[in-house]
Amino acid sequence: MKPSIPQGTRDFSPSEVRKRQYILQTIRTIFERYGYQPLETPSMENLTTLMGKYGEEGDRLIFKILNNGLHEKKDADKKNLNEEWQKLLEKPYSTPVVTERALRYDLTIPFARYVVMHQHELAFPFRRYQMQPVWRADRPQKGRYREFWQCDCDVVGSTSLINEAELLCIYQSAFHHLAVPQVTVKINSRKLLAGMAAIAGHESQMMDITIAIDKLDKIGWEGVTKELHNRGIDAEGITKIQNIISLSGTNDGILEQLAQLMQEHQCTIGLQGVEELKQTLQYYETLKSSDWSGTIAVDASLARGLNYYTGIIVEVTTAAVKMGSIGGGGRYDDLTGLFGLKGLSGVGISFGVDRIYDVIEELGLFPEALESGCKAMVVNFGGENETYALQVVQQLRNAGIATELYPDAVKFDKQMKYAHKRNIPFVLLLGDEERAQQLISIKDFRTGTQQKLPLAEVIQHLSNE
RNA sequence: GAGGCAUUAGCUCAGUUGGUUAGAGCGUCGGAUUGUGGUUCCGAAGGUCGUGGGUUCGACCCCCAUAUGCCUCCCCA
Repeated sequence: MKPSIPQGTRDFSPSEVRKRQYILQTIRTIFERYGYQPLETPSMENLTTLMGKYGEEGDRLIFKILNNGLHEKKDADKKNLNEEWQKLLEKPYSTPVVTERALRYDLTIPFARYVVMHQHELAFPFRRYQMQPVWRADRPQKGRYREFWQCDCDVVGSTSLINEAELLCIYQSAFHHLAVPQVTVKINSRKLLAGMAAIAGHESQMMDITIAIDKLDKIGWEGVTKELHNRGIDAEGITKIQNIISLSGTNDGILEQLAQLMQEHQCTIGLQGVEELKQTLQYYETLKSSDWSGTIAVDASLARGLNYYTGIIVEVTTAAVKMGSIGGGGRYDDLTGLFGLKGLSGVGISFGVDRIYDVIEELGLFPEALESGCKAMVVNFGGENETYALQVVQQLRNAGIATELYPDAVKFDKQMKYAHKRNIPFVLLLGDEERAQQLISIKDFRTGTQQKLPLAEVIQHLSNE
């Protein structure tokens, strides 16, 4: 049979896994440094945990898992099975007889579920980070898969804006360590968006307005105007919205203008949004490190799709590569309320690992050392030389040097080609001559140079590389 | 969920207005070269032309269905 993998999934080859691990490890270190703790949740959740949390579109995209043990069902259930199967083909495809579990759709809802279930053993504020794959029954496109990794970092149980400011620091620090250039973290507040909707005279349509202006980058102001009109916003309202989101200047300047506008309209929630942004940026100024090159930019047009956000929202982009956002997040006031735990505010951010990978790859910024995990290969000359080589290779490993011995005493040429293809930087030769002299010939593949050294010096040489 | 394009060797792609044995480059393998890789030269292997139907004397080519990839919309990461 012809081998294949399911639609929208990918194999990750050794070098790709190395590169992704490098990204995850870099981010993990930063998370830990800010006191966040690792959490993992099951690949599958009960369907009832997930349904209704991601909107109508989301429900459709949840990967349902067929119940196992169907043969153990009662006869009454079996009779219904055909009917249930028919229903399965209809929206929203969920019938308990056929499916009662589903694959994880994101990391946020399982996190909320976890917090509610473990509320009595957790110390609040609870900070956790989570890096796991998620699944969506979406139609695959470029940069869109049915299985992909998410990398989230959230804190619940604190309303302090210090959390927001620290998360901004985590972004800046992580991208600094990954050497991603020209990073901008756009920041806005849902409260400001709510204020804007009120000023436009369409307070109840904040979501419609949000969805429309979220597309500004993509379809331009003309497209947004059309979209707003289609969503029932009148011309006067549209003008007012445009006035607000087209504000530009320094962060302080924009916030000052916004404060004035909100003041004129006596918009309490909008003013609150401005105050929160000011406070967050003030904390950030105190926390920030001088070697971070990224910037923070107040952007009144930033909207973000997810509808559970209620406060500050952020989104990360890099101007170095033409690419959508590489991270985003925000505050949600009542996420755990869905599971019966009210009044627990949280704020979190997410790293778009796949896109970050693409950015770093495109800019050629992955460290060279990731290319091969193995530092040296010992050529196999067979016979007594092989025995000697086995001893040497193990001593190198014990000294912490990743080494492999070519397992077969095949033609020299073939062994060299293998080492070259594997990107192994050093080749060690232990033949009759070297064995007699108790020396090792070490060849640097990158320069083509070769020298004969005692084992101790070889170990030192390789350790210093 | 809607519309469009594509699928030929391991990879990137030619190809025939439907007509006997389907081609190239790269890669792979073997040899020149059994202690020196990237270069060079010689040779070889490798394809039921995505899958299943249909039209036809005859289909890689035309029609239908289906799978997968990509693009636009929707939505989003």
